[in-house]
Amino acid sequence: MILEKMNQQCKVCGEPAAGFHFGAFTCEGCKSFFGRTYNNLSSISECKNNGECVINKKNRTACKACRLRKCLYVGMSKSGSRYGRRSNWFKIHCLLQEQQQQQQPSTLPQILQSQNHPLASQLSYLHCSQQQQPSHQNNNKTPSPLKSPLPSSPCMLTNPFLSVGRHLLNGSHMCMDKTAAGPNRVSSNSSSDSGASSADPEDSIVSNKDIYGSPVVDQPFNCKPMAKKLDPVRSISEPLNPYLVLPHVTISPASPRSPPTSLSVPISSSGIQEEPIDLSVKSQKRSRTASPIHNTTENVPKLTPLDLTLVRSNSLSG
Amino acid sequence: MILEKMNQQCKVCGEPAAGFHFGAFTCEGCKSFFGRTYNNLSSISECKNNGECVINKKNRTACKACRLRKCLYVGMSKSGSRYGRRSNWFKIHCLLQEQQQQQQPSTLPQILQSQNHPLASQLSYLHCSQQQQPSHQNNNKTPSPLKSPLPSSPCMLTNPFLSVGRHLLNGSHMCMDKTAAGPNRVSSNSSSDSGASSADPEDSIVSNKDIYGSPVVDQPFNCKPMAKKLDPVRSISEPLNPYLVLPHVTISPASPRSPPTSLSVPISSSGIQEEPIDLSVKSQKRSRTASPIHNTTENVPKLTPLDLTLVRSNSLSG
DNA sequence: TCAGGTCATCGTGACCTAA
DNA sequence: TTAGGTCACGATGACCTGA
Ligand SMILES: [Zn+2]
Ligand SMILES: [Zn+2]
Repeated sequence: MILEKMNQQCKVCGEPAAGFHFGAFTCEGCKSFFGRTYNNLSSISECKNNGECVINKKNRTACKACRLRKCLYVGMSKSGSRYGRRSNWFKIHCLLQEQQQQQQPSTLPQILQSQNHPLASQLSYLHCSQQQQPSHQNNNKTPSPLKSPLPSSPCMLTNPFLSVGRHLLNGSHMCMDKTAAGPNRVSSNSSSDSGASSADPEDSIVSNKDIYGSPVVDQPFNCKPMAKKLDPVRSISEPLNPYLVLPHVTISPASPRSPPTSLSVPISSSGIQEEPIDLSVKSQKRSRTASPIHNTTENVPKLTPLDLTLVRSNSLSG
Repeated sequence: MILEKMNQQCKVCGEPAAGFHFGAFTCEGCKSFFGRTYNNLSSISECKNNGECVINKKNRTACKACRLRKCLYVGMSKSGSRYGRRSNWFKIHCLLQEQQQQQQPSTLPQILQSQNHPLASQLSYLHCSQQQQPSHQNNNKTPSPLKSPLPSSPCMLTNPFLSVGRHLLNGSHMCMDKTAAGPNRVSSNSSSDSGASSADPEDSIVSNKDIYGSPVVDQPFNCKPMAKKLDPVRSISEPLNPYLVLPHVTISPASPRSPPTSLSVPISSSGIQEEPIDLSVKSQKRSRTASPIHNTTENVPKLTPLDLTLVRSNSLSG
């Protein structure tokens, strides 16, 4: 129970999460909503409340624009989606980031709040946020094995899920697909997750003040074209890979399991394909042989295979 | 060690390889794909691009037929696979071959290319050997979705793992009816709905022509250590591509998935103090199918309209 | 009628473990 | 070490429900 063995909630509406979808823990509804909406952005109408709707379980359907905005805000992205299971590292990373952000209370970057355009800013903001990343990310203080995702790619500082990839989608409608948004999820948002802080804020859809301004800033949007060529490191294995960011060393893509200490293999650029999309967290089957978490010095040689699974003993719908 | 750890890439899609699987360095995905597909060839549909898809990390899921073809092309085979480590000789050989291939650029032997049925005749040879498919497998197979297995693979020719290759080359006539092929160039973009506008060559799944021209010609190589285990005869016993020679049959419904999972915690600490992080959200979804009991124990909380579960899909096939 | 939500199914791929 | 199983997740579509 390092982190909390707690039931995950939908980051969008607060309902019990059905799983990790599109880069965030979400419920079925929000998952479907996002999946559908993304392919049909035109169906969304402007927010009537100046984009200040608070999304929760009750009113999540009240305003699509804000719901979608929050989806993006919490890190959901189709660009980063792909087949198959997400690596645990990926999820851990997402959670850690979230926690870290929570520890560092709001103080939302004003950048984010700069605009409240219903859709325009909301949807267009998916530009790569270059630097807004909270400083904590760069600090080595991070206790977790996961260090910063990757220095070389600003986008990755945020949710890696979003960082790369976009070609995966067949293009399509709006600028969304090509965005490399860095949703720096500043959570701690107004209690929308757990809510229940106040009387019953959930009834009201409009908050007193700005909720989540656009999670992303309107930055020069360099990431997209650049992404594929950022650097070999990233493309080699995976942006999330904590190892990759280790100073001086890099992990060989072919040696996923080797402990960090043994990393010294320079990344040969030989034949590495620069791919815009690489969310796969290849590599670390680590837990066994080379868990960053467990030092070799620890007793637990094996076991504790890093189980990220948690059974939600949740109610079965009544 | 070094051999294995070298920066290997998946020979199929180019992604960092997870190891040496089924006779070639492949990623997890391609490994799983091949392992699965081989046992259920009927699940593969014909290539929409006349078998000219280029497989890479991005689009590898776009066309199964071509992906499988490339798997075979790079030398993957279940017949040669086995547990345990590969001898260094074997791997070295594979690497050497590869290097040699690279040295010999695209001067593809047109021997194979010259004809519309690259390997067709070679694989058709398999038609004679009836021993195929040890697995339970249904006999009904689709009419070779794979347009043609592949031009002779470099590996197939010399890779001890696939001694079959040589024999295949001696094959005689072709049994496939469609190898000669219809120029049915399906113009419809296979996977893109709205069409990608990227110029990135990798975005496109279709190449101009000549996808895998066999890069290499035969090169004798004796793999002594392996010889005892991989005599040609044995390998031959199992056709590389049973499919191609199989009669035209309808597709049978896919085999059922894995049995319902229990809701219990998968690992829980086995004497360990710390609890693993559990992010999964197993829950109600499966409870329904997994445990019908649910209905009895509870008093129809929400009322299930009908219970056509599992019935539905069956009706579809036909 | 239709959008939102749930569920079933399948393919995929990360993770796990037997061999 | 790998082959194979497990299972989380994306895509899809049927179905249900409430507005
Ligand atoms: Zn939700
Ligand atoms: Zn691959």
